[in-house]
Amino acid sequence: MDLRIENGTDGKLIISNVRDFNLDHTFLCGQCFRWKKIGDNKYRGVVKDKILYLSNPGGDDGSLLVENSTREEFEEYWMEYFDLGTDYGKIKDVLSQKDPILKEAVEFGRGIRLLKQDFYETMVSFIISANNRIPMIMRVVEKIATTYGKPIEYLEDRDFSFPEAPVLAEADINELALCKGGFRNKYIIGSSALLDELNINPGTLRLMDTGAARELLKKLPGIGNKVADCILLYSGIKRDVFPTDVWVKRIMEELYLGRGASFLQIEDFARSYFGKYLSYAQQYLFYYARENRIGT
DNA sequence: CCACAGGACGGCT
DNA sequence: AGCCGTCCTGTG
Repeated sequence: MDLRIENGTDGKLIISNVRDFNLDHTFLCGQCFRWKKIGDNKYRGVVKDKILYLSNPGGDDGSLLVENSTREEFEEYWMEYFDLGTDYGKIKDVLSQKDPILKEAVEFGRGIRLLKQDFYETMVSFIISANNRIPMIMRVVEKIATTYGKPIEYLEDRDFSFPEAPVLAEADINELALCKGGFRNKYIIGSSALLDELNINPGTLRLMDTGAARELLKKLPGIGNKVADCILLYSGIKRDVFPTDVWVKRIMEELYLGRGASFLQIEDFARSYFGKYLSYAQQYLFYYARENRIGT
């Protein structure tokens, strides 16, 4: 993708030649919790210490308008965050050729991009996701940020960054409970406290093979197979995982394996059938199954 | 009031 | 190894 980055007259950046980027599908497909729609093809997100505004008035292919980033920062950080170096056209082609329903799922979720998000925020978010629904996860993450994060601002807009691990590691469990994480509060505190001790960070995880990285994350309380895979995938550390929640299980049973398939069977099948695009297939299937309530 | 949704964990076999 | 009750919160 030959992206061109220019400064617009109104202080926004204009990124041209962007392909396969649908803001709705990317931000609503369940991978992130702090992006909100503020207009047609327009979103506001809180990432690290910034409030970023993104729009693509022309749709999935065309120009991206970015507010509150310099050109240098876009090249250094946001290119990677939005995975703009990956050719999703190729991925969609390969997966579409596998079978007709996958083709339909890929078409349904066209323009999804797998974001490479902050590791710690992703870890906490997906600990919260256990036995929980997306609107609730968003509410709890938001509440944790307003309670424990630092104030950030852009013009008249104000918000809060997500706190760093030592802050939540030291949090009082009764105070954290006000953020409505329920039985997961002790996991948030416990996992935050163990990161240093077990030397768990994106650098160490990236160097390990995927299976070992997953097992290491599972040493943290509140993290099982599914949450570990989500953390590895959505923080951009691994792309050969297949997070299997109820929706993915349902659609895999419906499409390929029949009722009663075990999680291990699903993972084995997915690895051999989807090959190198395993994680992308998971995202298209999850979004398709959930939005269409497949299997319910 | 009750039923239900949604993964990790621990106790059981 | 696999099965299953329990954990919290919000919604219908």
